[in-house]
Amino acid sequence: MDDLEPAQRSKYPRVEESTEATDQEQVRVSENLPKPPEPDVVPGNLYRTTDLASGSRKDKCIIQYKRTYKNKSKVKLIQEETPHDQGTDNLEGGPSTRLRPRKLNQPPKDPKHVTHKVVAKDELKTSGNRGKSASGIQASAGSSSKKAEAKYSCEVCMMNFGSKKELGLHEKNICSVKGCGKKFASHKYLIHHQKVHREDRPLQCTWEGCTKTFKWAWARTEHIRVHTGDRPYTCAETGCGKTFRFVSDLSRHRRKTGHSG
Amino acid sequence: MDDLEPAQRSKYPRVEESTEATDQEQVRVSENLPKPPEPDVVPGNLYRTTDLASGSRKDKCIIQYKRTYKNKSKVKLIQEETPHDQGTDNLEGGPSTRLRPRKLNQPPKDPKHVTHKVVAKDELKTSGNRGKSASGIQASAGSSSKKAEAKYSCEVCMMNFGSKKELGLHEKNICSVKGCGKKFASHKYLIHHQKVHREDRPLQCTWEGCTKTFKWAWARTEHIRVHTGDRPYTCAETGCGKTFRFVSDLSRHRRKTGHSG
DNA sequence: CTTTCTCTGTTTTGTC
DNA sequence: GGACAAAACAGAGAAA
DNA sequence: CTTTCTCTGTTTTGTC
DNA sequence: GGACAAAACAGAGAAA
Ligand SMILES: [Zn+2]
Ligand SMILES: [Zn+2]
Ligand SMILES: [Zn+2]
Ligand SMILES: [Zn+2]
Ligand SMILES: [Zn+2]
Ligand SMILES: [Zn+2]
Ligand SMILES: [Zn+2]
Ligand SMILES: [Zn+2]
Ligand SMILES: [Zn+2]
Ligand SMILES: [Zn+2]
Ligand SMILES: [Zn+2]
Ligand SMILES: [Zn+2]
Ligand SMILES: [Zn+2]
Ligand SMILES: [Zn+2]
Ligand SMILES: [Zn+2]
Ligand SMILES: [Zn+2]
Repeated sequence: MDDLEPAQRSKYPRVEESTEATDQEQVRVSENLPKPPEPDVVPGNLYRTTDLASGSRKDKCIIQYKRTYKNKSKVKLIQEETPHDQGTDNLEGGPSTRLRPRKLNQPPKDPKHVTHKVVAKDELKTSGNRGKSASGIQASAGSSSKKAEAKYSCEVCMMNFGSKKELGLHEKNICSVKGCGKKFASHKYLIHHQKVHREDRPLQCTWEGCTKTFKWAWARTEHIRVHTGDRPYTCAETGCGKTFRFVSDLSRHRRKTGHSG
Repeated sequence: MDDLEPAQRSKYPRVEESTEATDQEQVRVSENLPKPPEPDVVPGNLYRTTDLASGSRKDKCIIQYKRTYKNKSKVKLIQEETPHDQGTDNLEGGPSTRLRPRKLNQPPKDPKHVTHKVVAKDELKTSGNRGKSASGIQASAGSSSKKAEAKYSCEVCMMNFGSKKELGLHEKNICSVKGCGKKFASHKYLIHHQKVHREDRPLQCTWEGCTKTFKWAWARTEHIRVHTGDRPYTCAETGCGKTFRFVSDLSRHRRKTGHSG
């Protein structure tokens, strides 16, 4: 009843506010946590490396190198320097037209030095991989079928899709919702299945005072029996006569006992 | 504390025991429930039917007819009689070697009469469809990969399957667990995905006194922040600086606001 | 609608 | 450039 | 392990 | 024999 209490929706109690920890300090929760691998190098330092093929050793340090990604940002640049090229700042003179890498939520850690082919600066300007596309089964972008950009349409059910890949999955009876990717035996059910991705639960329990709602008619049909106490399923095995409220429980009984199979 | 109370695990209160209802009476729960369609015929009675093609009317009644199924029981026989053939009991002289239909949990309702081709009794003896197989994507039988009947093996990951169809799905990166049927972009992840079908949760929260367990390392990583209060994600947009405890919330913030996209 | 938090398929990172 | 495993991400989505 | 109950992909049923 | 929608089934699986 104290209206000065700040809104607190968390279902967990919080640890005491640490009076010492600064923003920069990493809070280590427990010694049991798997520690991140300690980077044996930091950018700008020198490192002795071994070439895996020849076995010869070299002194090197961080230098820029290319990395290919699957996403629309095709080239990642990470600062490296050769010990004999420290005067040259490889951030200047960079290609201003290159695609930027995907925005990261956390800054990348310092990479450990490994034997790697050094990429010439002019080679960095020509970043290829423009043709690469996402490799996931489920939709990665533009999965909205109600947007104005409904460019791809299924001839069978007239559903619209934002990309050719999504329509292709749909035509193979695969749900293109991100994280779903289920394949079905019929196109009709693929449409019906979409209700699992909608939030509405249009069916209601008809029992007085019960507010339960459902997406599937059968779920409601069986739920109502918890109110009535009905046990409509009886094992047909002679001498058994066990009764069940839910069809699945009779099915399991028959499967486990071999009754009236 | 009354030890005469019977064990009651239901989470719902039961309706009062009906003193009138017999075993035969169907308990009708509510008037709002969709009533089953009233059968306008009962077996043995006469019915006036209209042939859909010719429009001519005939008096008929229930007679045996064939029905094809997808499952191992290929032919279903339902009692019908012609009005001029009532003396002949079509249960006698039936083919004793025919496959029985799948055992049903509930007796079938009386079928409504429709215009249907009458099947001769001798035709009933020759029930075909021996070659039909299950059409589902997900496993229908023998999905046990730890049984002795591990006949089909994936050459890539050495997983075993009970049927050729299951192995075929697996080789197309489709999970063959019944009700799953998900298709993935890599074979490696298909193996990793199987943990969602196992009941063990091998990862534990390391916080003193917390008993939460996890299947996925990342879920534990983010969960621990509810104890520490850590909010490691900060929007990089100039002047915004909003912080988040979970990476998904920063991602959504960037998607909705366009910040540092 | 909101915020808090979990699950999981794919992408990115670290290392060789 | 490759491979691979671990970490992180980016949604979907449940709960309040 | 058990029992209770919900969700959902496929099969069966009812009807034309 | 077909088609189609509604009902039912047969698991998986969450919860206690
Ligand atoms: Zn170096
Ligand atoms: Zn379609
Ligand atoms: Zn789906
Ligand atoms: Zn339906
Ligand atoms: Zn109810
Ligand atoms: Zn029994
Ligand atoms: Zn008839
Ligand atoms: Zn395999
Ligand atoms: Zn699966
Ligand atoms: Zn993993
Ligand atoms: Zn915890
Ligand atoms: Zn922001
Ligand atoms: Zn390389
Ligand atoms: Zn919700
Ligand atoms: Zn027919
Ligand atoms: Zn459980």
